[in-house]
Amino acid sequence: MNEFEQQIYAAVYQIPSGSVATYGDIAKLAGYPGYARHVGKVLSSLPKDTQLPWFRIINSQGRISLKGTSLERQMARLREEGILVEPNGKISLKKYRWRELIDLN
DNA sequence: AGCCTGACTCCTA
DNA sequence: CTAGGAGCCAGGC
Repeated sequence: MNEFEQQIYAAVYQIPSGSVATYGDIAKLAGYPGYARHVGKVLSSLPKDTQLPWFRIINSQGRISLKGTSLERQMARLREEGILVEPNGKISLKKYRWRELIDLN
């Protein structure tokens, strides 16, 4: 496990329940601005039983980047936290985007 | 080196 | 709001 992954995990772990963050937010918070695509790469290789709130990560357009059953699973997890997710996977960044720690930097 | 790929992002139409 | 296209960066061939 390299330094990059460590930082990504640490950042994702901080996202509070009930809110979401974009790939770019996580990359930036982890100290690797511009590495949004790599955040997705790391998350795609997480073990199925991970404790990390990977489902709280969505793209900059406020939509879930997964498809098929994976998309269904992520929508379910988010709704369990009270987040409103439209049938097409759209989420209101305006309402749920995690800002707290990001603004502190 | 060159080309392709991807849980991305930004800008333009 | 959707569709392209360029820019992005590391990895695999």
